Amino acid sequence: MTTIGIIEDDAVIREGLRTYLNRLPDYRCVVVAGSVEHFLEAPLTDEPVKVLLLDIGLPGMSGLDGLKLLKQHLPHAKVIMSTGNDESTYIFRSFNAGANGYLFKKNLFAEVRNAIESVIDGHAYLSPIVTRKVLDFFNAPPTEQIEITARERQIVQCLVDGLSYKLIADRLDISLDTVRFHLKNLYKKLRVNSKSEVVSKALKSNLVS
Amino acid sequence: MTTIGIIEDDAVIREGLRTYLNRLPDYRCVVVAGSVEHFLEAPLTDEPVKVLLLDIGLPGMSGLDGLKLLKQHLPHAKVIMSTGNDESTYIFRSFNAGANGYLFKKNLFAEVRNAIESVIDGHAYLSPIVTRKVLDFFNAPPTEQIEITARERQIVQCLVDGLSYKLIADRLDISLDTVRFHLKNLYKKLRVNSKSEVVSKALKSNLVS
DNA sequence: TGTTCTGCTACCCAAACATGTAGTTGTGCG
DNA sequence: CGCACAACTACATGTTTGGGTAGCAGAACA
Repeated sequence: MTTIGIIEDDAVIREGLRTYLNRLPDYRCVVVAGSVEHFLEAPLTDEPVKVLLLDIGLPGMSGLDGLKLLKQHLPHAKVIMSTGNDESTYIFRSFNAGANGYLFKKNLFAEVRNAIESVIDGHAYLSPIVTRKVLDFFNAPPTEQIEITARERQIVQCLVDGLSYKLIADRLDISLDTVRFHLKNLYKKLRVNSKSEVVSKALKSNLVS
Repeated sequence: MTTIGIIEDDAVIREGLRTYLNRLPDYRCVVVAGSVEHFLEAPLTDEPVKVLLLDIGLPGMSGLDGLKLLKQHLPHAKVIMSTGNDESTYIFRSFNAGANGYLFKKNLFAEVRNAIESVIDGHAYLSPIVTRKVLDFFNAPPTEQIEITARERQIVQCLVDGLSYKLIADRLDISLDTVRFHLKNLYKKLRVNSKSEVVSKALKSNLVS
């Protein structure tokens, strides 16, 4: 028996999901709430929630903020986020907070069963649109082509690691002035004029990790 | 008609794929090669390849290196990478290079059709294990919780934007000393001691964008 | 009503940095 | 060979920064 929890403020969707899932064999919705707060107040059932469907746009505490809290109460539950919004920021923050899946409401009923089965199996489930976003995240930078030499890349990496000129000189076993020299060149190439800007630009452009 | 290209050095898998796909209605393998080099030498067909199945572990040029090259020759083709290896580094580098999907060989025949249909529809397709890796990537950093005030976040954003103390003071309309004051607090919270490290840490921790 | 916290201002000093100019190697290329 | 170029060294100057200490005002909270 797969026990489901639902937190969703839209009553139509909430009850629709409950009805739909309860009709499936081996599925039971054991806790259904309109907000994170209500969910946490709900009396504990004998059956712990195995899969939690969590809306992001909720009254009171957002699903995103609630996720970490809920994870503490239900450490073994898999959590599938749902939202009508496709803003990447929500997606990545959900992953960061430990979500196991991500669905869009427009595909909710079509995909929810697959999603539940995936996360129960220990996999993750992402709506195709989300997968697209994730790939875009990696692929995204229509990066202004910046050509830097291997040596310069080393220098940049040192900066990103937070080293001072002196420490860079030590690590790369070159003189302080040489470090300065490379930095000067980097500043020209990146069209910046401070260490911090190099770090910022390098990280944003995936020049280094 | 969905035209397929296959680059795969293992003859058994290669021919198995070709046979399997050619038997499906509306699918035709128009170019099949054992390496990137051979693929590029193959005579052009009337039908451009719409979907390319690209092995990563190839003799000669690796699929990873070949991907960018192939994208130039087949700018409109969708590329699905396949590998027996689940090293995350390959996965993310594939995405970076513009792959549209990622399959494991152990699931190749079970998933290849779904994968092709997904990428044709403009979606992405990831093997469940890959999705897991991707989520882990975001979730991984058991992120040391860093609490900074709204004001401090503004300061950090300014640093990331490459401003000097003086310019930060101007932008936020506070005194130079106040900027210094906030920076000192940030250094303590982030346990660093330079502007660059703040920028680096902030970007890596998604404190700001 | 007093404590605590955030945000703010101020001053000082040594270290680190930004920027210029000027020159020496060693490698690869036509 | 001679040139270009990456990598490197050196010196000089003024600016920015990191780190310390010290104090004030308003909001929040008990």
